[in-house]
Amino acid sequence: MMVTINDVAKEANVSASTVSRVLNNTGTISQPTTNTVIRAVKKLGYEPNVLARNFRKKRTRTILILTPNMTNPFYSNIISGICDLSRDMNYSSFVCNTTDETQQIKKTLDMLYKHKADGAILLASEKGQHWLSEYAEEFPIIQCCEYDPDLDISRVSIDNYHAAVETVRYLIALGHKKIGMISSVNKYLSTENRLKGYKDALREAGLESTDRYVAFAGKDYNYQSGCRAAEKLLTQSDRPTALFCISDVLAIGAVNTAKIMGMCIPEDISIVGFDDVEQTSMFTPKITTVAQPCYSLGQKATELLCRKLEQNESIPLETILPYRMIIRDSTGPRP
Amino acid sequence: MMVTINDVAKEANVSASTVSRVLNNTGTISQPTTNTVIRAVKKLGYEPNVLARNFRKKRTRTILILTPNMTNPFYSNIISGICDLSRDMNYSSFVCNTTDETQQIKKTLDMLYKHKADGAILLASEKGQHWLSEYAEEFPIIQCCEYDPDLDISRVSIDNYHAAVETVRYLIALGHKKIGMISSVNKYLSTENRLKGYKDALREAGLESTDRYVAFAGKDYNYQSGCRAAEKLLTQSDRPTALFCISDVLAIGAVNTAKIMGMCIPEDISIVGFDDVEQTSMFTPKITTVAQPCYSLGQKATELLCRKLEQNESIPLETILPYRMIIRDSTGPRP
DNA sequence: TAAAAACATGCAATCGTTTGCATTGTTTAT
DNA sequence: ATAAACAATGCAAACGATTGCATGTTTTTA
Repeated sequence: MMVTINDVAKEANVSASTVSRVLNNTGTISQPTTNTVIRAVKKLGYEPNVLARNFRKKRTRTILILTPNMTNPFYSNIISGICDLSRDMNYSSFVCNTTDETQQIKKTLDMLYKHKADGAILLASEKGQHWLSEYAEEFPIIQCCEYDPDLDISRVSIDNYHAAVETVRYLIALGHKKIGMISSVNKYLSTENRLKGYKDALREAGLESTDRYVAFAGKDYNYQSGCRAAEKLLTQSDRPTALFCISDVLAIGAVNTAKIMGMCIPEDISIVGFDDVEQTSMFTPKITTVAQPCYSLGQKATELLCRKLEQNESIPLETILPYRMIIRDSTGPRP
Repeated sequence: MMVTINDVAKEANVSASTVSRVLNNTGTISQPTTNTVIRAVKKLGYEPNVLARNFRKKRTRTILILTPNMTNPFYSNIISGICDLSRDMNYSSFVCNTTDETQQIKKTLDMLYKHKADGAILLASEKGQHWLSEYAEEFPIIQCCEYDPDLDISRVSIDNYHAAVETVRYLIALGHKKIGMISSVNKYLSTENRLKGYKDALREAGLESTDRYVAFAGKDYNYQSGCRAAEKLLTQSDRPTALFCISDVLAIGAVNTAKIMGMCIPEDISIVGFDDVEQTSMFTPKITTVAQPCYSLGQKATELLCRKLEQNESIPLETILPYRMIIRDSTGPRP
């Protein structure tokens, strides 16, 4: 029923080892023999048994994708990039929701030890997870988007600091002087860097940076907590005329809250998001935002991981992809 | 380095077969021996080598998930259900974007033949794909949400026909007489059934059902084509006062288009979506919609597939899960 | 032209589990 | 009391591919 390497060997009048060498391009096989083998393979429609091969080579050709929540469009776009490229590279990819819980993450990564996967891509490592190194020492791991800068684990990301600086400079150029920010209570490096960029850009322009203008949403950037944060900022008598939000969903929350409070956007207040998920352009007004190249980030991470897996090539510690400001309708000159 | 079954056997003073039998609950092993073996397993921290086991058993414990596009939140919610449950059942799941292209689907399903996966869940089989049966005869396959009723392949879905009927009845109860529909040009059964339900509900109420009130968006339900379809319907002099859209994204497009045309929702026009993706409640007005239990649909499909895989149990051809109408702010009495 | 190097191939072990068959006691049924 | 059935275990052969080592042949080198 199933054609094995021995059937091919018999058909081609050579040994199984020869067939194996032809198929794997290992060892030295003469051209005539190679041809004979290839002909036999074609004739019998032979496909190497992946299970046997994996077993022998102790490799699964599977990569793990750890995400807090694949339902979040930001992550699903990255995952899409990973899945598509890994498929092309003949790898399977296994998506795991971890809800950012250490227990879940460890349990998932333990699949590496159990020979269920060869490597992993982490979409959102929080800072301070020193124990990650233990896995990274034994297995190839890539951090995508979020990473701990203190760990010696490869990462691919954008320059969050400068993205924030550029965004705030843009708001300043529009004449805004009272610029607020909606951040989050999570432990992601991007969050930290965007906050730093925001403050530095203000300082650079000689503007005060006050805690009254910074609010923190929940760690999962959810819509409701964006609304609450916006409310907190906008109910102040001396309220900001512009808001920089660290995610689009938060920005949408802020826009809705501002609307409910009777403001017009962008006439009364400018609001900027981050990520450029699809919703931003389905929303009215269309949200000005900083686009992350999600799909490419996923692809790049995959490419690096595969290179590491295939040739144990040493890969760069840090890969930075370009972000892009997209100016839409939610920002305008200072009222 | 790696602890094998032989190490355990030695430690427990039994043969490898005995250890294997204890671990797999096969054959007849006495209680004392079982205990000794279990103790040895614990002591050595033995974990069976998945690769060897898969090889021997000719199984991968991997399931394929075929989706047109995992970036679509409707699908990503289903996939989430599949991934989570399959992980709990000790299966890996492999998500593949197929963009609904036959070539891609076949190529992906061929992984079954190549022993890269044991079974598959299809999230969106179009009607008329008879060749699916060839795969289904050899491997367990479940159709989730969309399915071809003529094929003898298990499916889990909601009752789209009655969901549509109920929705249109609701609009009629609000007093609407001119009710339009935004459908799509795809070949999904759900699309067909929702259209049928729409027409039947109108007829039942003695209302005319005219082609002028039905517009077709692109096959991927994308926002832009929703806008265009809405425009087509609403520029008629005798335009509908209510719109039933077969997806939330289309409904959002319709709402935006209506707004641009100067209408108020729901005062001037009522609009209903379908699926209940997260965006519906982030949008103003919040969209009235029919909720599909996406996560549960994914879980159910997984449960059935696993049952089939594990015990070759015969599973029901059809499983229907309940939908739920969610009335929000985009619908109101006839103007 | 002899020795060394390179090439081409086959043999057989190996990867770690599972499982059919054989073996040895121990019950049970007649 | 004896055959038949069963329980508990071990032996060794798979599963299908890869690979170190051995062997024979050709080519290169000095």
